[in-house]
Amino acid sequence: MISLDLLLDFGGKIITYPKGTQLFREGETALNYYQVVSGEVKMNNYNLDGKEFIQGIFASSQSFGEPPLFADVKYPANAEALSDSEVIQLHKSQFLELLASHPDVHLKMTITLAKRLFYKAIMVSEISSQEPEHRILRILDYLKKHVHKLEGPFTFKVDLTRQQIADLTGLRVETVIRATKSLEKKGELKIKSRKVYR
Amino acid sequence: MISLDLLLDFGGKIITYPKGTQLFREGETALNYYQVVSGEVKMNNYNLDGKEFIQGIFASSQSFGEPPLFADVKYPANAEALSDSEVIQLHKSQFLELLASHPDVHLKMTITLAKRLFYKAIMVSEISSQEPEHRILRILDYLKKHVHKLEGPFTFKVDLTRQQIADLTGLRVETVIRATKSLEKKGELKIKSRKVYR
DNA sequence: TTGGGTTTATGATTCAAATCATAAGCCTTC
DNA sequence: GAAGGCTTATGATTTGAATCATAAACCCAA
Repeated sequence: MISLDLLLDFGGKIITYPKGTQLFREGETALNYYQVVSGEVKMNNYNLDGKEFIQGIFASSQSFGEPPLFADVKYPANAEALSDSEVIQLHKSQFLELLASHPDVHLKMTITLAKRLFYKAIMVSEISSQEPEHRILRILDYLKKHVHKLEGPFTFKVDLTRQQIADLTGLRVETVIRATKSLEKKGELKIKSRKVYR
Repeated sequence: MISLDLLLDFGGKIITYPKGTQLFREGETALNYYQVVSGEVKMNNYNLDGKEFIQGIFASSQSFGEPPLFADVKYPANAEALSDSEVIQLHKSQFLELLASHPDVHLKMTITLAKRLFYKAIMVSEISSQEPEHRILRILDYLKKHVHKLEGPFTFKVDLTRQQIADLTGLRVETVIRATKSLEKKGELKIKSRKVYR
């Protein structure tokens, strides 16, 4: 997260994207740094048979899609506004200038990437493990601890549909529904008026 | 990759690890920057039923295990020497000093993390896709293009056992054996004296 | 060169998640 | 407030990778 003032100083523009708009697509060249001002943006892939995989969901003050700015690769996924969203975007060249002239911001950026890598490392090993209930608990625990910074049992109200949980874990809706019920029975999570608490 | 001279200047030490040695374990606090001088190191997880998942394999001049140095989290995986290996390691504090005083090195580091993130994003979506043959092709293509920088059909001799491919993709050996044979039949890869070429 | 360990190979069987089908609850919005 | 679209729910069936079993090929090391 980079301060809005600084981004505006370097030529950042705030743009509004209605719900459902695509900000960029898998395979495109990265031209901008993006940071959410309001609303929510998801990054996702669709595989051959149309099944969605959600790489991440980004809310206020979070940045996304930076790796290709550094790594000289194409976008590995699409970005789409989950709700009407304001996003500040800054041209790659100006973004790199900003980092060069503000080492502290650069370090913060590196930390952000490192955290994301940590999350992906967990997810990739967990998803490979094949156990639906584990996959679900892991992602919920990650969101609870690292995104929402919550402690204590059932303090985290999961604001995701079963379908979104499925797309984050690579499972199917029905499997998520059955697994969450089973997990509730085991006391691992609570379900109150259809919402999952962890 | 940071130059050896620079690492030594900042107090880096070259340490030899015999094949099979663990450099660090999942859950431990990160204390050092690591870079392979010679040999090979893998990072891996073992899940509950003992199945291995290989996060990555790092060879000469590649660094590994940096994210926790930045992100203030525990290691998400173990590191183990695949062959007798020399590794240069540098204390976290000195590593951070090095980056602070050498912005170009810091940028290179950021690029490394960004590339790894790109790889993980591909793998996590691909692994979630469930199709063994796709998983295998994707990881081979990644290794071919981004690690070994090779072009043209069947120029990449895969120096991995079927078991290692299985551990990288989250599949089982038998499945990898059957899938590679099927892929050979389809002309997607070649098998010469048990070695896979892509 | 022999013997033990790893790697590749292949068939038979099991099993759990995907798929298919159907429906009820709920939540916009027109 | 009715209609239609999401979301959750649940049962029946299919399917393909995991598992189990066994063996051949290869590779070292003693």
